[in-house]
This record gives sequence, C-alpha cells and structure tokens, in this order.
Amino acid sequence: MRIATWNINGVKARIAQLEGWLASARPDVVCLQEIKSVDEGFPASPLEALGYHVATHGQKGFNGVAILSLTPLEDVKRGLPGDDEDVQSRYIEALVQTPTSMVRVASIYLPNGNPIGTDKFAYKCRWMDRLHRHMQSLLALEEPFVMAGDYNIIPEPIDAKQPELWVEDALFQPESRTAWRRFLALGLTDAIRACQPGPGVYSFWDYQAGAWQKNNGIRIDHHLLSPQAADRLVAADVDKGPRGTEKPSDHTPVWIELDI
DNA sequence: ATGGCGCGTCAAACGCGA
Repeated sequence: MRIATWNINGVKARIAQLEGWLASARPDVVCLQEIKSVDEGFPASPLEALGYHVATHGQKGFNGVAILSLTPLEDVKRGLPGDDEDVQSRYIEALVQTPTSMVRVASIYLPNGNPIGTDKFAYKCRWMDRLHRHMQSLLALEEPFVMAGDYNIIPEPIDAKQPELWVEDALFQPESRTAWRRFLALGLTDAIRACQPGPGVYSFWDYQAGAWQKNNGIRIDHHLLSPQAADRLVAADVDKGPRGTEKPSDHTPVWIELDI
C-alpha cells in the first residue's frame, strides 16, 4: 500500500495537476494539505471519477486538509484534540481497511509559526504539544498508523540545502526541532530518514529566487509511523515530478510503501 | 540585506505562506 502526502497550495488552482498525478502515480492513499477550500467547494467529483473516496476538513481561504483513498474511509475524525477554541482546519484522520489488515492515516498541516516571537509561533508550539499528546493516545491503541503531512519542521541541517538560511525561521527553531525529537522519542519512525538517511532529500522549494532550479530545497513534509506501521515499511521517496510542471505547488508529493 | 512568487480574498491591495 502506497501512502502519499502533498501540500497542493490550493486544490482548485491545482486540480489539473492533482488529477494527472493521481492517474499516473495511483497511490492508494493521499494526504492533502492547504486545500484552501470549504468542504462544499472541494472538487471531489473528478477525484471520485478516478476511483478515490474523499474526506475533507476545510475552511474558507486558508489551511484545510483532506484524505483520498482507493478503498472507503472509515471512522473519520476532524480536528486535532486538545483545544476547543482552535478554529483552524489542520487535522483529519481516517481508518483505511485492506483485505487483510488496516492502517489509521492522518493528514496534518502543522502551523508555519513565522515570524518567531509572535503569537503565531506560540500557536505552533501549542499545536506541536497537542499533536504529541494525540500521538501518545494513538500509540496506546498499538495499531499501525501513519501521521503524514506538512509538519513545517526542518528536522536537521541535512534537511536543507542551505541550513544557515533558516536559523531565524520558525521551521528550524530549537523549539520546533525539539518537538520533532519528542515525536521520535515516542517510538515513531521518520520513513524518509529510515529509507534514505543521506542529505539532499527535499519536499519544498520556494517559488522565489529560482529555488527549484538551484535545488535550494528543504524537507518539511513527513510520514511518522507507529511501530506497527514501521514494521511494514518497505520504501519511501519523494516524487519530484509535480514540482517541475507548469503552475506547480511549491511542495511535491512524498510517499511511503507499506507491506500491507 | 532585501525581494524575487503564488493563492485566495465580495475585487484591489493585502494576508499568508516558508
């Protein structure tokens, strides 16, 4: 089973690329972020025509996440637990059944947090803490689960072409990197790191300053796997194809293959 | 050092992203 994550930066602006990529890559499950659409406005029909079931958690204008799956999605939950006041749509999870097994999949859009020293960064820190607590509760189920999405965290210097450019950025702050290590300390596996331990694996290239042409990228889109999922991990990679198309998202899909 | 781009927004600059 192949599970991909892709921040598409606007589902309506990217629907043609999304359709084309689904038709060729045919991932079993896709976690989308930054759909920038309310649920009623999400273009589900062309995706359903390609065989995908659709679950969305959108909002007007900003943020918004979704899960697409070739098999029906069950037990869909919207919103990250831990703060009833949080109105931003950044979390959706669902159960994906296979003939012989199951996996719980979450699509997350962790707050950017820039600029540092503001309430935006404080919100990011609170959100990371809520995510940590939710991971703990999911781990207690002792199930295979995959927490995939745009974490807005550069875990280590090898995850940036030019790490020195990011030292003042929320994505590379000590608080963000510490939160990442706390996720790992729970026993979760960073799938790309496990399969491709070297430098130079990126998932985002800025639109500006020819970042794509210079391969001035960062790795911020991740799959974290529970031990029961990590046991089944057979491959993980970045699909750089969509980033090189006309009118691309600034992120490109990252995928994992599980033997289930 | 800064901005350089792109999306969505009751429609023209602006918020936001990373």
